[in-house]
Amino acid sequence: MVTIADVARDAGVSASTVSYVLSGKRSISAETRRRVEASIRRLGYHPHAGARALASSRTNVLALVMPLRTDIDVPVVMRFVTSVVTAAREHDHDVLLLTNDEGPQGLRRVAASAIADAILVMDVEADEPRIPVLRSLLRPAVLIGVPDDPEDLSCVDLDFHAAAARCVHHLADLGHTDVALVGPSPTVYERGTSFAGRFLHGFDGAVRERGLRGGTYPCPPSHEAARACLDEVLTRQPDVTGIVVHNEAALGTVLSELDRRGRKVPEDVSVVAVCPEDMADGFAVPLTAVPIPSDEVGRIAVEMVLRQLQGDAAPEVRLLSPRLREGGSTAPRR
Amino acid sequence: MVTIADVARDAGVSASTVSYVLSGKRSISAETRRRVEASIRRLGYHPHAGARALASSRTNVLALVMPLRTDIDVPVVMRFVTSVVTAAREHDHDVLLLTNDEGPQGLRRVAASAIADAILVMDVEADEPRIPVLRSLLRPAVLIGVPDDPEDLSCVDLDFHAAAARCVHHLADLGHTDVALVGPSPTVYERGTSFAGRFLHGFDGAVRERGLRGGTYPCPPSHEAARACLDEVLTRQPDVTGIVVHNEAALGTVLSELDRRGRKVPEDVSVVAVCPEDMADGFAVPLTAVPIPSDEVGRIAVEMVLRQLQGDAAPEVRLLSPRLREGGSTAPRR
DNA sequence: ATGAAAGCGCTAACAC
DNA sequence: GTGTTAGCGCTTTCAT
Repeated sequence: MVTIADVARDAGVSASTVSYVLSGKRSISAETRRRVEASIRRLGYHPHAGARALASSRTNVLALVMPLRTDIDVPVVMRFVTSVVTAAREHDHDVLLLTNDEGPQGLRRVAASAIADAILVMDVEADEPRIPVLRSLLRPAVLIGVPDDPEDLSCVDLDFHAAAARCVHHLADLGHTDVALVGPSPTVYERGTSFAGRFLHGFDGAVRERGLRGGTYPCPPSHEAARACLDEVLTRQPDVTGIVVHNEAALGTVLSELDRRGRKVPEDVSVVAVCPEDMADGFAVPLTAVPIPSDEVGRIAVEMVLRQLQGDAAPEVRLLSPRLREGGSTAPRR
Repeated sequence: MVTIADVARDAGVSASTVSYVLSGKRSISAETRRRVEASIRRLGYHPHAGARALASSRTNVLALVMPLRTDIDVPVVMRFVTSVVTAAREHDHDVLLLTNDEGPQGLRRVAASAIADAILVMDVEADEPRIPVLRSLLRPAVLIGVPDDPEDLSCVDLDFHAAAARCVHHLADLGHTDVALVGPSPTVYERGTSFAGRFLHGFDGAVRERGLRGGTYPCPPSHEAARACLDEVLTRQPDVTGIVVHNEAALGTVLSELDRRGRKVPEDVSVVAVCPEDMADGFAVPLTAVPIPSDEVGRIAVEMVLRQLQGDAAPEVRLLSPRLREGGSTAPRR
């Protein structure tokens, strides 16, 4: 293995000079820097991560806690994961992937063994049970999702409350008065998943505000369940003309089942989706949608946590404003 | 931070004794072990990962290279990822998540900086371009997928060739003579993705062997594309009575579109799915399917690579035999 | 069955 | 602008 001593010898400088060339923490003459960088390249030197972590107490690794759930939309989770990894790499950090099934002990282990500098947490609940552990860790943490009381933890997420309101207002503005929300699985609501509850409240609030008739329908993640769910919508609200689908897995089924029942979109029923933008584009008619900005959320989470590591950062709750992209799945009520 | 010296002092032994209690690399008296373990628990000691890596040149971290593709089925990728993480944790290892977009340089970086002990690679191509780098790394590597020539690298995957044959034989045994394969996206075939090609060959081979009429249809990942793809199947093979769907994203669409066109499953058309087992269960009638054993593949990949790290392991190619689970979506031809 | 001590490769004072 | 040096916390000889 190539060490910093090898590089130093090769470039005719001391090891500390090599270290400083790499870190930029003190000024180096142009000539020295050139020689050192040449040696680094020629020898194919990469600093030993463990040695660096030991000496500097910085690992340049972020831990990301991923849910193992199958009731939330897996592709959306995956987008968060990839955007976190991509953003981390852009800032010269790597990502250690943890699952939730180790429990709080896993978080303690990661923090105490100094295997990562900070922790990012997904699948946040309204009454988030991991908050006490995270606060006790003395390492920065950022939640992807917003609990009811984040205390002094930083959070970032789409403003799902506002997103729901945006969907309802769009439908109301088009003249719809009887609207439905096809939401995530009942199990997602039951465990108090933050984004689901916030969306639901936003929906109910806007429905009331605009004086609409509105129903909400949790929908388990299977084709059969989605079909049954739509049946229930049409039974309980036979005159429904606006449906908000906040459930990626159910989206395709809802649309094809509406079609099968002879309800044309958007002539008879307007549909607003809450999903990744490219998913909304995958239909014959691109859907009217509030896109979930996974890339931006992941990037911001990484940047927030790095800023905290750098020292200059107060905890903050960052709610991204929803954007409604009009597509061909909504139209004025006939 | 709690160090090994703190534990040693607390237990009244030397640091090396604590180390040996932890590693089990030499025998310790019952009494000493008890005292040391008590101190470890009481102080909440966790070995410093960097120090350990520096001293032992073992990190207990596995790197997993994940594709960023959107044309392969994301939930399936995610299942591999979670099964690798879970299996790794069961063997006291963590997982560092890499994406492909750093290229070979990323693999070199990870290996040279000793941030991980071994590398697992997903999304393998038939003519896998990363093989030379991986071989040059002097670290164990395991491919999840099987290239045409793995050289001395270990691989593990479902035997997709046999899986396709299994599907065709099942349909042929039921009397079907006109069969179709709805496969992954054209882009997946174009870049020579290993599993797609192996499945396609298996399908073609079995169709020929059984003297059937058979067509193959790559299907891009959108609802609209899936609908168009089914149209093409029914146009080119109007008498088709058996369809193999090797494309999770298209599965729901294919079934609902068949229904919409008045072709009953399984009375008019038999459908065999190749997908995670619980996905096949999510339909009104559980589908006949060859399940993709993601959990097993991930677990085996981890175990193979750990065995290589331990020293006792020859490279091996492990193809898991497909299992066909009969469900309600296939029936004898009328 | 246990201890003492020599590094592992790097960073960051401290010197000049 | 650069070199010297003292650790960082652990594992693993070598001793006993």
